[in-house]
Amino acid sequence: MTTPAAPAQDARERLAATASDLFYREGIHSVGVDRILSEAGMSRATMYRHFGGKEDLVVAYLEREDRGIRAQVAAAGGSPDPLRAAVHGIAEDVARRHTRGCPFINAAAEYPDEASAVRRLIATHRAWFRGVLTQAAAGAGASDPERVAAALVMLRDAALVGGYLDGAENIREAFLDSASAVAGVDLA
Amino acid sequence: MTTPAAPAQDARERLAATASDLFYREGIHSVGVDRILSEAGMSRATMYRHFGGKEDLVVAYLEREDRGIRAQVAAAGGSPDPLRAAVHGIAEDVARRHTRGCPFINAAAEYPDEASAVRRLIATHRAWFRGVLTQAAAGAGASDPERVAAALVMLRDAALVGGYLDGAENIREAFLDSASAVAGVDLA
DNA sequence: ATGCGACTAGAACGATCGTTCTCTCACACG
DNA sequence: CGTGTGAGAGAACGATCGTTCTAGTCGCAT
Repeated sequence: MTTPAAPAQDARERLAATASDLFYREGIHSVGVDRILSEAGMSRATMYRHFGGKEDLVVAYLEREDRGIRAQVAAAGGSPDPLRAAVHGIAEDVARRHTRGCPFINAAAEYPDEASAVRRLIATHRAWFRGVLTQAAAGAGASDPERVAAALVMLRDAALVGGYLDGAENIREAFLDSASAVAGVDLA
Repeated sequence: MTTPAAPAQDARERLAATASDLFYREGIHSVGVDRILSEAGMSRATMYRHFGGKEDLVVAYLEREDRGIRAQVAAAGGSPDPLRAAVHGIAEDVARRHTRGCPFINAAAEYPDEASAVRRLIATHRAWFRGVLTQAAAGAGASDPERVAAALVMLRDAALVGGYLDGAENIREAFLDSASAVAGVDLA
């Protein structure tokens, strides 16, 4: 049941999905290429035809995460109260999807060189996210949207880290409280 | 100049210091034993006489960080306004010492198994720190010290992560603002 | 003087790392 | 029908991983 009917694009997608899952759950340097290949049921040669090397798999992993979050943001974008939607979306994400922390923060812990492709991708992602929150805060009528956005970026980082290390159920209330405090409105 | 006059305790200390520096700056799995040994100017046999293996070096690294933070907290403990002292101590720490993020958060990113010695040490450290902040908040007359402490733990995580990824100078104000907001007093 | 403990230097272990290679086979397109 | 091209398994590359071991050296105590 290797589904030989899906020849080209499928292998790449399956590989990226498997690598992403392993990188997130176990860390990047801890996961070897052999592990990814056997888990994806794939041969070495096939992988090196689609990706230049492990580094490219790491980039693909973070790009997938980036796309996922952008899609999530876009889906919540039409909400009548975007700030509340964003905060609850983060809380939900911490509790259900990202229970092992933030993929970008975790990756940055393993990539000290800020000129590396990984770190540049992380910086881009964070800048984009900050911008989105700034717009959401402005749309909600905040007097200083940049300040509110900066605080919310901090709180999202904290919620993901805290959810991982202290348990999502112990973090949810503190996150919603703090977000409400810095936004000046009750977001719970 | 290998200072042959300091025979026993010195080697262990020097080894732990070198390993700690490397683990923090470059990550744990990225740093090999050979690297630590050559940087400490030490032989393999000597290391394995003092430590059971690399894992023990990692534990020693986090124990050193734990001791350092406890000392820092103890030094600020006599302050007339412990909450303010704690918050400014964190801001200073982010800007000067821990510019590569939180050693515990970074280590946790590389250690997914919560039953491991590393993760247990991290959990202990975090529980202790939360307790310290709870007492500080109670001493400052907070109506709900646990809630304030939970929020400040989150904000410290966020400040360390944000200081690393976004730059300490871009985080300081947001951190002090948010801490003031959740504490209900101006802490800047 | 002698032996012991702590250091250094370095070879060597098996394992795993990321990467490259050869060879075979199936399927599609001309 | 012949011929790519892409995917398959797997051997093998050199490098590095963490660890163990042997040999030799130095200082200091008995």
